[in-house]
Amino acid sequence: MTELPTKTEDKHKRILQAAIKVFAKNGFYNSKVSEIAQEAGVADGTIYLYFKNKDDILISLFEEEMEKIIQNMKQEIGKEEDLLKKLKMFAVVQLNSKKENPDLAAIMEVELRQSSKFMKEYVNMKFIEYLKIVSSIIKEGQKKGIIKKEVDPTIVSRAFWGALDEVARFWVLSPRKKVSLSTSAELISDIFIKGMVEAVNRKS
Amino acid sequence: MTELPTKTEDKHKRILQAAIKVFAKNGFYNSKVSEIAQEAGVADGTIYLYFKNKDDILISLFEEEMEKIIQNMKQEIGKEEDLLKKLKMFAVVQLNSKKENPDLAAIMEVELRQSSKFMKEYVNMKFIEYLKIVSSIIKEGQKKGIIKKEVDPTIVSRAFWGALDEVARFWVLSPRKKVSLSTSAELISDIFIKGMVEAVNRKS
Amino acid sequence: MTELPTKTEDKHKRILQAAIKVFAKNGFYNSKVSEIAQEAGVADGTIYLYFKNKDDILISLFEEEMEKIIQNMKQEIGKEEDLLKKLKMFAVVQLNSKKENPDLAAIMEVELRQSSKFMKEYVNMKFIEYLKIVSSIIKEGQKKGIIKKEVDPTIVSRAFWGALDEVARFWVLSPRKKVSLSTSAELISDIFIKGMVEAVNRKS
Amino acid sequence: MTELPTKTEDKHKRILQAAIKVFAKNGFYNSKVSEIAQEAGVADGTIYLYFKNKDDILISLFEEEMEKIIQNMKQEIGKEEDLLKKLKMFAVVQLNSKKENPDLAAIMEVELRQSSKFMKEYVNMKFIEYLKIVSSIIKEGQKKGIIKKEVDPTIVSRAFWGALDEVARFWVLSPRKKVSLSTSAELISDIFIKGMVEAVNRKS
DNA sequence: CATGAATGAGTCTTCATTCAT
DNA sequence: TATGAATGAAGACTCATTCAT
Repeated sequence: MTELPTKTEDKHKRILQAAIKVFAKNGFYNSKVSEIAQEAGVADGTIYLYFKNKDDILISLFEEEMEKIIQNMKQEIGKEEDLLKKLKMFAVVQLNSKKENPDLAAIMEVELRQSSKFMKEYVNMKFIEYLKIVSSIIKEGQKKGIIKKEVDPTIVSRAFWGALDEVARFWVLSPRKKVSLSTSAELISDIFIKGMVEAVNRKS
Repeated sequence: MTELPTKTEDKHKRILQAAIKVFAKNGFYNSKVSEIAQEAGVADGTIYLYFKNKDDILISLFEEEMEKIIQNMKQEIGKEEDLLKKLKMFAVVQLNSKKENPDLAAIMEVELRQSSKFMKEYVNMKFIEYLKIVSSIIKEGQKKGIIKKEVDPTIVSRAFWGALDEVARFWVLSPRKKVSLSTSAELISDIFIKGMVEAVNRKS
Repeated sequence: MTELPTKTEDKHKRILQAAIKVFAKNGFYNSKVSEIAQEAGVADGTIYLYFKNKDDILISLFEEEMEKIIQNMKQEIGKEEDLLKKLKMFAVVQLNSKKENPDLAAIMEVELRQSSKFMKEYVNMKFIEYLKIVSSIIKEGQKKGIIKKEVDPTIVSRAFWGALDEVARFWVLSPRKKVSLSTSAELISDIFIKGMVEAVNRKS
Repeated sequence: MTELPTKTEDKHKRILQAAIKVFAKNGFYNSKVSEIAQEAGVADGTIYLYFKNKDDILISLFEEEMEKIIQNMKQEIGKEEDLLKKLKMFAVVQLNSKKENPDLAAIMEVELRQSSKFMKEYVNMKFIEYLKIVSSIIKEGQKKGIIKKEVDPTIVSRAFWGALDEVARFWVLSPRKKVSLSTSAELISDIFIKGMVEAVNRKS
């Protein structure tokens, strides 16, 4: 049903996959284009048929992967009806994606925060779109009277993401994973949910 | 009583201050040693009388600044008796430090997450020490029955820090600061506190 | 009677014409084979079906164009009987060719003087043939007692050509052409003619 | 009396001298910066302490050498009183400079005609200054009634220079120098002088 | 201690050329 | 023949580090 990837698409993908691996291992600045080429099984020059330059590899990587992540998240969240469960689901999916694609996660972690000119613009756009998934849940919760009005959705969506990101980072770094990722996801989302809900609701 | 800084100490400091400025502006890998030297008003070679190499500048920067940050935080927190207020204070101090020393904060943000070999070891040690300030508050809270036992202090201290760090990052990036840092600090800490406290306590 | 150009001849020509345009614009070393291909409307690889390599394009260009130029010059000169008028005609034709085919002229100007190994040999042969048109006129003039015997035909043919070439170059570069090319041609040839004729002749 | 060159001046000169040698041998585009460095006895990187980039070496070379050539020519010409002898002297000096500094001459020959953006501007300025030496002699000759008014000084100065340049080029290329440079100089200048002088003067 | 000129290893990038289709 | 994707050698340039002064 799905078309077979053409040779060209294939090579594009292969280079990007190689880049993810290499960037994750060495960081962007310590990665050599030639290493990516080798990892991808192409000649150095071939890279430049698919990407403008080294920077462009990183940018493309974000463009394409962030889009996938956002779409995937929206789909997973969509399955839930309950707003609070949506938040919990968000936490679970985000943490799991780290487990399933740790190389990509490692890159995002660092490069998202790099202040390099070129990143700032594009990445932020996509990142903001991602965060909007959370903030719109919160806003809806506020409309429905479930979540306190004093909560600033923008701030809290940032905080929620930051908390999850850091917990995931810790999990990846920890040699022995004492606490499971899903337990952590539940813990964090419970705290945020409980912290945000209307006190009145809870009395009943 | 405190000795006046010798010329040497002075130059060491000047280089470090210059490095903070330069690293914050360009990121570590796009910063040139010669630019740090110029900013510090010393010759390129002089840098190497005080630091082993470029990496060492960054490491020293962490060593010295993290220590200050930790000591400062401990002192500020110490003024508070109430455990929950301690947490709030933690948030306030962390966010304020971003405002007061944005260059240093910008560096920490990124470099803390760089996977460079040399960082991992040292930085993590200091960072863990910093996080322990939070986790020990939580542990004490649990001992006193204020905070739920199900909460894993290690995980939550990470999450708390991650949330604050991200909110601070957002604040720095936002052109017009709609929400004040202290409001954000309160918002985040309230959520975490409310989210962690024993339900029983709240009924009364 | 003349055969229509086959597809092959056509493509060969198109590539050469494209090369003239591209070399003239960028100079040989700053021209890319791919740009010539594009200009010619063929694939990069096609170039190599007609030419051994990039150098060979330039060489072929000289071979073919120089031959045309020489034949054309001989024909034009042949119309004149008077030796001195032949010289004047040479000047006119040479300068006009610059006007009519400035791209080719621009290439000749520079590449004729490039010391690249491969050029030296072939180009010089053709170039010498071209100069012989002038030197044989001079020799004949000397035989007939019109031109001074002290004049070295080889040297003067060079000088004559060099003078014309530089004047043409100036004309091309000048934004507003104050002096017409034909006036210049006359001026230069007059000087050379007057400068070379036997003084005795002029007394009568 | 003359100050000893400082180390820095020395290295600057050495690189330029090396560049003249290397450019003359291979042409600009076939010359490697590393070859210049080696020839100059410095490290590759050192080149970039004295010149912005490879282009800048060529530009500097023109700037400095053209200036010397112009000054030298003016001085030599200045020794002569007679206008026509000045022209002859110009020819002699120009041709001799080719003999004395053939490498530099070879570079000028080609690069002066290269259309590279950067050259056009600067070089032309200096080159025009050089040609003005000739054209002002001609103008003065016209004022004094020695040289025909119909002669366009700008055009003829170009032609004169072009003639000399080509003769010199021929001389350098010729394996056995049948005709001496000074003879050629005299021949060319005689032709131009005779070709430009007022006919009336010659009758007496 | 301080300097800053010099070093040269290291890398991105280009582009002529090839070759499977 | 024609294509154009792929190759990989080559070279300009940078910059951390050294060391003679």
